[in-house]
Amino acid sequence: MGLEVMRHRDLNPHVSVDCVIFGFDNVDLNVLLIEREEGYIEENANNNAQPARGSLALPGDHIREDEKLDQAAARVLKELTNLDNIFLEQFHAFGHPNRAKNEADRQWMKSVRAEPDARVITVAYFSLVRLEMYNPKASSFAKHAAWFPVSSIPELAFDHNLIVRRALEALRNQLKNEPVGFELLPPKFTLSQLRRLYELILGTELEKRNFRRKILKKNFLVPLDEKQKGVPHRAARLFTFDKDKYESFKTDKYDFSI
Amino acid sequence: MGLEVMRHRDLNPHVSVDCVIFGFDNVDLNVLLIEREEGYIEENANNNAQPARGSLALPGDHIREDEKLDQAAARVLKELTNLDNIFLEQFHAFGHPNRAKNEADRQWMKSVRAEPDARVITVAYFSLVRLEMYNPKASSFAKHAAWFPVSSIPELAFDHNLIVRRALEALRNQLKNEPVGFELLPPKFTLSQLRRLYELILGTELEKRNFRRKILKKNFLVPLDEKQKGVPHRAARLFTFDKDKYESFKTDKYDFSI
DNA sequence: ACAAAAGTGTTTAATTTACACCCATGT
DNA sequence: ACATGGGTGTAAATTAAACACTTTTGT
Repeated sequence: MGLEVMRHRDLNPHVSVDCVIFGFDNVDLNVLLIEREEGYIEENANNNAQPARGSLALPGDHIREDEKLDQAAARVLKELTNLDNIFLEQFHAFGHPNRAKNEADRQWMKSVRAEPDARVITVAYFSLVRLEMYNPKASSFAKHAAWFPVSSIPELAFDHNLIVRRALEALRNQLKNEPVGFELLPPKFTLSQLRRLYELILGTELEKRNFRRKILKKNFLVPLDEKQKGVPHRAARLFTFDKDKYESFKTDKYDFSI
Repeated sequence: MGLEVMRHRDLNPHVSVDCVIFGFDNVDLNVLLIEREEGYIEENANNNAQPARGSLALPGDHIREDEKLDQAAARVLKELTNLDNIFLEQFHAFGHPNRAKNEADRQWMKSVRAEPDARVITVAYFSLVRLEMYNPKASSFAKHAAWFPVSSIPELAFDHNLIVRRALEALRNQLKNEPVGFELLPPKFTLSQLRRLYELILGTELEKRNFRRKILKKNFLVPLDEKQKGVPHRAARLFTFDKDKYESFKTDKYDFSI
């Protein structure tokens, strides 16, 4: 029994999970994409290795026959980033009969799937990670992964461009209802970093003073006696996120506004 | 080729859709449940025929190989209620490996499924209908369907009790973000009916005057020169819902609150 | 007449918005 | 010295919350 077959043995060929993993680098909101196995590497003008166009996809895989959907997503996330999941939310199932639309997709499925012609429904999750904690170039797993700014995502396999768009909408929706996204920031962060992140996710500008007042009133950010270092301007105070206070904030606030 | 086989021919045995159909009768929020095929009818103390305990389930079925998930849900809704879908929203996929947990579930699957042992992932939708428009007793299709108040749902097949709970949460969430649920009311309705509906979905009481002011300010309810009739108290003015104004309200309000 | 829900305004508190200048730091 | 982002307060407008009595209708 070859490796391929072993790999397939307990996978359900009809259902997969895909993860839209967001990362924040203080400038852009990024999505983690992987290069499909038979893909090749092109070098661009800056001499950075870049996965070739069309061979990029979201990290995802078929579920195992004996695992729950959430477990499958967590497993994939772990396999691809080696991080335990910080935040992982199912947001939509995608099942267009022709998700594997083009020849490249079908070829790829033939090479790696037990039942390449099976229709696949995928259950999509999004996840937030600290970009600094997952450097694809340095990591031994997933050498063929890279961060891409959400504002310039290349053409992806299957319906993954759609999935990314919907993930962003889901994240935005989440943020409209409850403050979220601390998983995207380092343990100690400035309010400007947080504000920039919010602006990116929401796609709007937020007024500095009002943002500060409103977010601090919620009482789950604790100011540290510590400041930024090495910045060419007045150093900002660092804050940290108090998960317990956050939870009690969330249960308090309900808040069924009509 | 027998009927059974024909029925199964183009169904995907691995993926189903389930619909949580909410209906409002001015008193309770109800869910439409169907009796599974081999089920029997018990008469209760009031002499009303009631589907027998344990044989009840959400309306749902496997998807066809050539249809999208949303189409499948719409088709099932149409097949079971004969109504074109008024509002239909995917809210979650359920895929616990042991969804068909007990003997009754497995027996039933053996009797009606092409691959009774296949693991099934179900994609759940919720839908709002006017209860008055769908009287299961009078209808020729789905004779074995009945409305059950969400506050007293009996034990259902598979994980359908869980699915109903999650559907209610999804509906509640939706209502927190945007006024919704007009599909549950008759074309002409009073503000008290609307308020009662909101209270049911949200699980809170809403103050009469404030509710009225707030909902009317949104400008998508139009007052009619018409009143209730035959009520043993002052007749309430009837309102109707203006879909166009509602849409412009929705696009206006964005409203990315931090 | 009475029971039952409809309808109506005001006051107070809380929240939101808009807005401009000085401060600390690295180069 | 200068460029850069950090940090701060207030006034005005809007929105939310609490609250009680009169009206209409059927019985």
